Amino acid sequence: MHTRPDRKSSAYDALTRAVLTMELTPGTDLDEARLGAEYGLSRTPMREVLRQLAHEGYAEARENRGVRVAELSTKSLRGFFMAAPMVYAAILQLAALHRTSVQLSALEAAQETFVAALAQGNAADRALANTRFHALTGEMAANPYLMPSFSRLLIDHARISMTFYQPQDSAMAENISTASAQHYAIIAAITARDAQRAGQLAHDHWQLSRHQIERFVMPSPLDEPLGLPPTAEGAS
Amino acid sequence: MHTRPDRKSSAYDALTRAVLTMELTPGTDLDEARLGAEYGLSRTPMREVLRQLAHEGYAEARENRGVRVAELSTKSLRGFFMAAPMVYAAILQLAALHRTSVQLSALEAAQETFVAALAQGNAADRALANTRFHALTGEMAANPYLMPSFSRLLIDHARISMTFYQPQDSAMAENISTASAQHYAIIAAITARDAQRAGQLAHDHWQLSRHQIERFVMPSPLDEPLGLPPTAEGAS
DNA sequence: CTCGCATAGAATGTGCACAATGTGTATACA
DNA sequence: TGTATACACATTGTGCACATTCTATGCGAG
Repeated sequence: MHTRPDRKSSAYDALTRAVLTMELTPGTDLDEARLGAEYGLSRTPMREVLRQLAHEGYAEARENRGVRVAELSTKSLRGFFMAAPMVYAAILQLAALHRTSVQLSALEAAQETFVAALAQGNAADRALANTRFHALTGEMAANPYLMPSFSRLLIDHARISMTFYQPQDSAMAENISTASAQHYAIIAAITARDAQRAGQLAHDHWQLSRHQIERFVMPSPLDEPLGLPPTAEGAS
Repeated sequence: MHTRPDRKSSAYDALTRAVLTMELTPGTDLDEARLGAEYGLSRTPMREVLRQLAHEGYAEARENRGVRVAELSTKSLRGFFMAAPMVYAAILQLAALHRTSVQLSALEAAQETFVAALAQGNAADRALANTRFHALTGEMAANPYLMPSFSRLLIDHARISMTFYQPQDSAMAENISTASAQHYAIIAAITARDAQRAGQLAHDHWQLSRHQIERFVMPSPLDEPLGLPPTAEGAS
């Protein structure tokens, strides 16, 4: 049996990756014909991929006006902060209840990848590995009613992280190391089928991420005045 | 400006209606060519509609094997009961916070339709009107991260209701009348922007629906023995 | 100079034909 | 008689051409 190209999947993978890492910035037009040519498939299947991306929250489709990468506005950020802690806690609790040992192995492997990305990867690799880790907890939860919201949250969580975690400072490095430690704790709780602890860890993990984001959205104000040219005081 | 046919929308509406009312039973095959011919559009746009239904939870798509109406198994029921109360409460709280007066008018109109369906409609009309009422609260909540899960819950809530509410007894009539009263209370809470009360009402409304479903899943056992032919006791 | 309208270009939407895949049945063999 | 295999049919996947809709540019009127 030959490994068929499966160009649709590779197009899907490449585009989702590019969206998650903000390589494709919000609002970017996704042209059917151009992308179809790029990935070696005709407009019809390319169209289907783009529609799927739109349904899953990677992109937005407008009638007769094509598909573009989903926006990431301040308004949607507010909704994100409201929904995320609730859904994350629910998913991790269900993951602890429903996980299989096979899924557990996959989660441990994903954590290894994440740790490797922390050691030597760039921001994009870290974000992707982290997203994969949490996506696996979503699979464990195996709840088709929560999954679509969880997936959307993961998409924008990755994108928000890529936006705000770019600068490299020591506080961030420490936070990321804490996040990795929390991942191990999450694995332990899920292994023990301890739903309550998993929920608590979801809360902690979210708080860490939230504070990290808030620090970059609202940095500590500068003490020194900016080096602006002196204004003619009193004169208009 | 002429009212163009917009056959895609009408196909979408007809199919979603049929799924919600269980006119199309879970597992039914949705043939691209047949449905395309039925609604007067060719396979390509029909395909797009079916894919959309699959993404939204009305149906399930299998590679190279077409789309069929989403299953409604005991396993998925369990997930439904876990996710619904949490998401419903969240949606109604957000609806109270974010609603506009225009949306409020639409909600009141939907409740009038629901009351009318109670008075003279059949079970399908009631379920559809009820679904529309709650869908409008979802629009009010205006949270793109919770919306996809909420929509899926509404789909299967309607389908479960259609499954279990078929028999007509006085207890059910009373329950439905209570549900309608709760709708009015929900409107009042949303009007007052009282998020906490809206959350409480979501809880109550869910409990009512849950008990209604449980009563039909696990009816009170029969007191009288069945009229079976007498067995030859002692003999093999 | 601004605004409105017409027109040309580009992109999406649709229809149809062909290719690839999955399924069911009939037949041959054990 | 049971099973495996090959073939025929049905259905989905893909490519391409045409229709429709949007957008941008330029022209003319106010």
